[in-house]
Amino acid sequence: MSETNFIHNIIDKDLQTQKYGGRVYTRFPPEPNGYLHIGHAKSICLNFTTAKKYSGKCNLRYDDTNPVKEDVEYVDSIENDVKWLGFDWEKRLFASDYFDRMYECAVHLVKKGKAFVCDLTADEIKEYRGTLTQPGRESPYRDRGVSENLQLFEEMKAGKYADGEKVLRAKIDMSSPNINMRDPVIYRIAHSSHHNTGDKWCIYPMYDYAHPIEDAIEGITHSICTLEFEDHRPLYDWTLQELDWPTPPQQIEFARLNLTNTVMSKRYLKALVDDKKVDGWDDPRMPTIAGLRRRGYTPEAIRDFCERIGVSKANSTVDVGLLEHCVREDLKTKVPSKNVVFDPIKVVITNYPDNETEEVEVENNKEAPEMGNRMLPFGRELYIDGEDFMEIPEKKYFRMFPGNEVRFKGAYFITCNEAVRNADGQLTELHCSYDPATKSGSGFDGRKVKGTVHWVEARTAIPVKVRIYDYLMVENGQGDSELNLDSLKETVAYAEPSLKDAKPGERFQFFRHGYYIADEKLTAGSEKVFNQIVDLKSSWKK
RNA sequence: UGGGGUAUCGCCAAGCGGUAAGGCAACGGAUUCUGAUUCCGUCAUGCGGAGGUUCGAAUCCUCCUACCCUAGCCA
Repeated sequence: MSETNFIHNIIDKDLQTQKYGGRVYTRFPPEPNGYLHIGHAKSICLNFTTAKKYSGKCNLRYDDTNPVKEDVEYVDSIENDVKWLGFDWEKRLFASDYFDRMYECAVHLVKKGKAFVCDLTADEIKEYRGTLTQPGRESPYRDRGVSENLQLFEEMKAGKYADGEKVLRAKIDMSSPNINMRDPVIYRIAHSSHHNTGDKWCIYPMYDYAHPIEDAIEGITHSICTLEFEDHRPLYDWTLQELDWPTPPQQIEFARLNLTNTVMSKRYLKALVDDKKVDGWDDPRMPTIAGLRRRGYTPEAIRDFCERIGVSKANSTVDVGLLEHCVREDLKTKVPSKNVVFDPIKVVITNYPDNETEEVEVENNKEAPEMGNRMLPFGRELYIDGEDFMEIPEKKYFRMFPGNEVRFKGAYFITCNEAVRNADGQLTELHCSYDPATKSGSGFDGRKVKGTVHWVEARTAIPVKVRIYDYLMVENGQGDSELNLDSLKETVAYAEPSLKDAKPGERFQFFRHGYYIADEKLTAGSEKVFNQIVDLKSSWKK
């Protein structure tokens, strides 16, 4: 995290007062009901780096208290994603492993007269709860005796009742202005098999009741969650207090991440997957960790991003441009640059000997000289990028146009002499000439050119498939965002021969075009498919 | 309408009574065999508004306004 944030301030005070004897223990508690996304990454980074900052520990805990929504399939993906982000947990735990303990605690509350079995239906409970402005009414079952409650609760556990027939409720205050305190349900019946505990249980604890106990059992000191749980904190505290927990953990809330042009709702993301609008949870357009990974984002970039956005309690929407800045920054000195030509235009160097080629030397990464150089075949016929030629140049355009001389990266100064068209008026090729004296590396400084153009040699170039992404969500001009169904464009480009050896997952800078990664699913054998990670910033707009 | 929160540059965000950090974006200009990178420079007499306390307020007090969360047997 950035130097410091409000959570650090709280921890610093706790350290001073010896509230937890100098300990700092956090946890990342996802429910295994879906894939992790960039928003989770913020929480992951926050929890793990906070623990590290204070030489504390952080658990990865699955908050799996609702069997009907959870699946073992998600457990592995979550673990994999957290690891990939670069974090290692103190313990990998399941809230469901505490079900026995939670049950005992519930019995304890019943015995204290702080919980009761309620026979009201869900609708009735809702009706009794009151509204935001009106207090609730007490359940007619609220004053059942302890022994009756004990027996009923045990029968619930034993499977005597159907789903929804009974619940265990905390006995707090039906007139509380905080609706969460109006005798909240803490156990419900669900005859559903659980991914971890199987059919051992048919009653399951509710989040508000379970979470504080999970934290307390693990010795968590600072339970960091998102803003919407602020109203639940009194219940969190109530639970631990009634259980007489010594030095209970404290819940601290922060604002969840929102990103411009990005869908962050798990429900919406799942719909995109289910409706086949995207390839799956790891579609490179998805803001999931899996999607970002396949898209080519690095863990370093994501961690850097999470550090830069900071942590506060103010609802905010971070510009996705910052995320993009972070990958560019990370990839800048890490990946080699390659000549790849989009929308190719054939170039014939008319004064270059036919049937002859030579090798020219180019840097692998100008920002990282230690990456060395490589040789590129150069010959009479080449391809250049479609956007590197303009028959009638706009002002300030200094790439190829008739009569202009430019530098072919790593090779020679080339002058465009003629744009050749066929009978239909279609541009077929450019006739150019080169100046042998201007060879790259020769030290020639007789004159200068304003433009440098990249190219590939025609006979040795290889076709590659390139996938360029736009945002999944776009502004519709009315201040709202809507789904962008044209967010993927595929095109075939010509690449220098070395890209033949690109391995799935390998990243490159396509000269002047941005950063790309060989798709780990689509790249196989000679067929190379590249995902655009992010483009290069450019001050020149065509 | 109850309760709980939040308001500092276009977007994030420090600041915790001593006279507005930083990042992203933007805009100038220099260098450049990527119009990239790098580099220099510009970018809040102002901290949601109005009062008040103080020698001094983004920071304290009062009132007001806007927005977010909240009435699951979800988490």
